Amino acid sequence: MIAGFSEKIIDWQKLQGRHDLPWQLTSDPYPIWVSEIMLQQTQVSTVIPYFNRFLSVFPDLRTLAHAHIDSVLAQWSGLGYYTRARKLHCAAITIMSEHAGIFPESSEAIQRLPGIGRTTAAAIRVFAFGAKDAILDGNVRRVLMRYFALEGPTSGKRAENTLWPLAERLLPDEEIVAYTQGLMDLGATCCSPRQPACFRCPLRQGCKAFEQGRVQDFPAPPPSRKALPERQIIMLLIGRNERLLFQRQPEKGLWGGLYVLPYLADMEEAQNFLSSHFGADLSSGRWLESVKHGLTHFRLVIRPWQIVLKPSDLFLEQQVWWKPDEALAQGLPVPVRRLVSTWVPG
DNA sequence: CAATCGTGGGG
DNA sequence: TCCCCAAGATT
Repeated sequence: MIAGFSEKIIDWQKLQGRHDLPWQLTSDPYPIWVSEIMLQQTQVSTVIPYFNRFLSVFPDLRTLAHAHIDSVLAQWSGLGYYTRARKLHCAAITIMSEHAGIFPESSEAIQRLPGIGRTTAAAIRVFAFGAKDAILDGNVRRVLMRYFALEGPTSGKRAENTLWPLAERLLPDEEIVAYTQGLMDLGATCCSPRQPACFRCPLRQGCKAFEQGRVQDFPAPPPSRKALPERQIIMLLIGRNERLLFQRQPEKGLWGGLYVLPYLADMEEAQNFLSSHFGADLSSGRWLESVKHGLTHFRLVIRPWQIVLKPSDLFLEQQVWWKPDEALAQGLPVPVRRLVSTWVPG
């Protein structure tokens, strides 16, 4: 037990922390769970509008479990990391069937649900049940590495073996909610990655990194990664009667389960696609302005090719044709959303 | 353990 | 414009 650590955080949280986030107004595990999934690798300000919309459409666990995955992904559209949405939906179904619709309380049962690891499970248990569990997200890792001047990277076996026991040892017996929320708020608003506001930090006294004047040395900066590779694709805006052709992405991989405009590696494949599906020719179309889109591990350059099918071209019933407004209500990746919203038929 | 998975905002 | 990274989990 480190003297005063948790007390300082709890006191700070009550005065300076956030108390009115939409998921803080309840101890119902369902909205807390939804928020924790949305907040994975995603900032609070980004999540808030998505959270409010999601809860208005899927107000409880039963509604979510009975929903079609397409409508879940439609609500998630734009948030990214779409596996989270599919696993959230899957977990809701599991809770209905294996837990009688009641969100489980034990750490083991919660972590068996898809999409929930140790930190997310702990956060849910703290905020919904007041459990004395330790979390270890990016914010907490940074705060602890600075406070104790821990060398080395924030992840990896050594960091895990140090940080988890440390985080558990620091837990207070009282006010676990204020402590947990305060630890995260402190990391997000005060002990930030760059230019932390040490002058107003409640942990300034006792922070080893601060006392050594080496705050910027912790956590150790990750090895600089090489420039992201660039991938180029042709995306086809195939128009027919005011509608565009869409395809559903496979579950695995980028944008899994979302609807996209057909895309291909090069113009030869694009030509093959058009001739095999419609007996149509690329040559009657035209280029639109390229769309650049950054993803985690590569840069995507989309070269959109717009074409309007003739009435005589083939028509297959099972294809997905949507007017722009219909499409924009679906689960679309952001760059596809951009292309669709600016599309002018003909 | 490294790679994968999105997107938006800040410096 | 570019780089960084955010309430991580999964394979």
